[in-house]
Amino acid sequence: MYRTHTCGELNISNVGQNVTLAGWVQRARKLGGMTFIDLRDRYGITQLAINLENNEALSQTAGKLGREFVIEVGGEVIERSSKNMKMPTGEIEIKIATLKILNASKVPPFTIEDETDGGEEIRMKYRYLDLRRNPLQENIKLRHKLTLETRNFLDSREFLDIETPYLIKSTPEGARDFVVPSRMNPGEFYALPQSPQTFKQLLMISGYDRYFQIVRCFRDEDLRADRQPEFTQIDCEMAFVEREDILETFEGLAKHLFKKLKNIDLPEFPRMKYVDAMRNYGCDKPDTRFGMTFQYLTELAQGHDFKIFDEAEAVIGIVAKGCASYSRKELDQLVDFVKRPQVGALGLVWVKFNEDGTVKSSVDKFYSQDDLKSWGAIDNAQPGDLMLVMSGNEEKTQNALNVLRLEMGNRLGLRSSGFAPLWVVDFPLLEWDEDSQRFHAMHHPFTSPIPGDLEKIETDPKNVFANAYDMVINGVELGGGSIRIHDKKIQSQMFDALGFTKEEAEAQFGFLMNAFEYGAPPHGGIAFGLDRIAAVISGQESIRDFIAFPKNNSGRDVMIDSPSPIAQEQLEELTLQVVHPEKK
RNA sequence: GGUUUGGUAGUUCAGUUGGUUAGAAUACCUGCCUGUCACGCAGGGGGUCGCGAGUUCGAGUCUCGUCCAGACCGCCA
Repeated sequence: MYRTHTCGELNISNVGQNVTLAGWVQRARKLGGMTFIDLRDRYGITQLAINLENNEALSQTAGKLGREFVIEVGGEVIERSSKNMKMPTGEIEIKIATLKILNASKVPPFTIEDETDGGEEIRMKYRYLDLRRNPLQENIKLRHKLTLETRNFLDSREFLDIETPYLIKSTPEGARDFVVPSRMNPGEFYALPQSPQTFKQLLMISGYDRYFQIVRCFRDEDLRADRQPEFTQIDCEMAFVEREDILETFEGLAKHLFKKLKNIDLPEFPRMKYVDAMRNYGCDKPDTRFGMTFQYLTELAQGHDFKIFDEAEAVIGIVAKGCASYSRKELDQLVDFVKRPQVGALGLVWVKFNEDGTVKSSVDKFYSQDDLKSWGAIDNAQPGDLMLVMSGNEEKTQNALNVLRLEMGNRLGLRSSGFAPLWVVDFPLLEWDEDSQRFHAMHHPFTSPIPGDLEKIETDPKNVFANAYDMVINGVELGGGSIRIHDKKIQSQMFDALGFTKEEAEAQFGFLMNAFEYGAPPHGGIAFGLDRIAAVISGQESIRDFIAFPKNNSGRDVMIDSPSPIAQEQLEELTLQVVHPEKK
């Protein structure tokens, strides 16, 4: 037996016991005749005290110890003469009688401490060392609790955990597929699932009326801080339900998770229509922890010979509380911020509502004090506030102003704490894609229109709304879903609208359409990004810190160095030829 | 595919107008130290300045190319 206790559990009540501990050397403080060692495992840190006097062997072994050595020690738990109340085990230490080095360690490339000295790159390369650090261990533990409590909650609601295949069929809809060649079927390929969408619908048809799966999904698209090529979904589907049933159930799941993991009682989730989200926040996943909603100034601003506004489709402003004190330099910074190619705005008009009641703006030439005050009045701007106004094409202006609103939220510290959940509902069913000159399903092609909108699918497709919903917390889309189509005729109509020929629809989704003919119940579902829930619940931005072995920005695992070329024999076996081999 | 920031000691970074032997902190090594807990003190070792070309009497510094990494846009039903 390597240990009788862990490094986190001993305290003053254990004084006098003889114990054996094992773990990693966090730090050795050698004081001459005395050596202190912080011994670490995932449960905590316990101090070891070694008296080097009159014990040649112990003294020799202790001298060899370096950071991250794995050791086994035996000795008595004693009360410290000088206690450290900053640590849970700080009242005791182990008076070492035996010390065994189980394995030595090279000096790690960065310090294994909460505040490590290592940068991203080196820590990714030595991920197994980074994972020893407490902040990462806390994240991994939180993720464990998250999946455990998800299972508990869904199990209590009669959901069945059912696995679906990873080797499935590629379809042109949606994200790019990861593709797997089939040796036994030369020239043919599986695709890894972007989600188990069609399988869970088939399970509904099979009568498993409440399904869930905590499942890996794959999308071959570029990465972001909150996007990995393989990520984990909490994938759910229910039969004999309407939208309300699903929202109620999964609002319950979210509340359950926040309560169990953070002891936070989330409020009732407000519902916001997609069109209102776009109109008021310029975004379909608004961070509603703060206001600063869009104010439409188009009518007020036009007709004053200011050409830019006069020619604009929309003139929209936001009011930043207490920012009238911004210097010229700070305002110029904001102008530069929105002019960056990523935002793409042509300019930014500012209006300062000064403390003395006067108004100063970048468009004073065109507008009187009263004009400008009437702008601010729409959002009850007070002396001391700053209004930021952008104009142009309505959609583009909304997008740009959304970025600016979030930036101002950051600057004013309005986005650093708290949780503001909501449901965004009634998304458009279809969106026009300029590149391919056809409609795309905004959610996916199995989403049903809201009742009554079906008729418009041929006459007015842009104004058909979907029976779809997203759960948004703090401006992060944590999950989304819809009531599905369960009628073959409607599904065919949908594929028509998306520009599929009958043959294409049959080839790609014939199995689902056929299944619809054998008693498909009404059904709907939702899928959550588990990695994102973990990040949001911890108040962090990047999901990488909640995945044990994530990929970097270019989809590489720098630790195992993948992807990598494969042997010529493997290629031949798969009847594959690499046309443009990498330089490596 | 694009925009942008960066790459200098094991690590995190500084490095002025192009100019002597490229620095700091930390980590590491050695010695001293019996109550430390970011121990302390003294000393020491450690550099292909990402790579390649160019400009120059002279390049960490300027130019071009290239590789790598981060953030973002496109993309992500």
